[in-house]
Amino acid sequence: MNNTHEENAKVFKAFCDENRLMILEMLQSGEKCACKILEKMLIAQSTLSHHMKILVESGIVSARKEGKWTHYSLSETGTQYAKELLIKLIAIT
Amino acid sequence: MNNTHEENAKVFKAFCDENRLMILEMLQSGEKCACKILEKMLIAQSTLSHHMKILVESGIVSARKEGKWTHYSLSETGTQYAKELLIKLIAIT
DNA sequence: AAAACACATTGACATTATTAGATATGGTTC
DNA sequence: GAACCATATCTAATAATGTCAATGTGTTTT
Repeated sequence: MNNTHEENAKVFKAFCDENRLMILEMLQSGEKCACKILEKMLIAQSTLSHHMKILVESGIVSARKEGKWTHYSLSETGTQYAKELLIKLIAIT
Repeated sequence: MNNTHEENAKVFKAFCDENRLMILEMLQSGEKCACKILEKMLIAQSTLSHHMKILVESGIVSARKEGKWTHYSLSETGTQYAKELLIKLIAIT
């Protein structure tokens, strides 16, 4: 839990884009495949793929491949990590 | 608490930069004036001013002017807002 | 009131991020 | 195996952000 500010900033970058926030909201109701997410957004498929990569690499979202589909879901450990990181950063000592 | 994704993304942008994370950490131990913060960072004065503006506009930090000094501190309401926003975004429904 | 100080703003530039079209990959269906 | 489907990657354009030097503004000091 004691990483560099650069690494920590990366975690929050997952939350820095409005499209990614929309994606996160969709995932709150459970695992979704990329095509389902894409349906509800006004972005190109390649753009979605880019955002999913950022979300997965930040640890907030996890991906599960099944045949030709990729299913995405909120990562319990990733989201808790982000939450604790934020709480730590704003705690008054 | 129900704003647009664009506005919400703006809140998290406060946490997206490593220099801003350093500044937030410094403010955890209490109010600091800009000159004190600048002392401990390897950035130009104008760059600090830029980051402080982003932090204040995001609501996370509040500014208090006193003579020629500006004192910055973590905003209780702003930080709690960010925390609740993040918790809301990762809650599984 | 002149000089010094603390901070903000402006303008320019470099870096990074977002975006989409085109193409690649790997799985499925016929 | 040919055609199709879902997704990823590559490339290139555009937009956004971070940075600093120079300058502006308001305050304090001398």
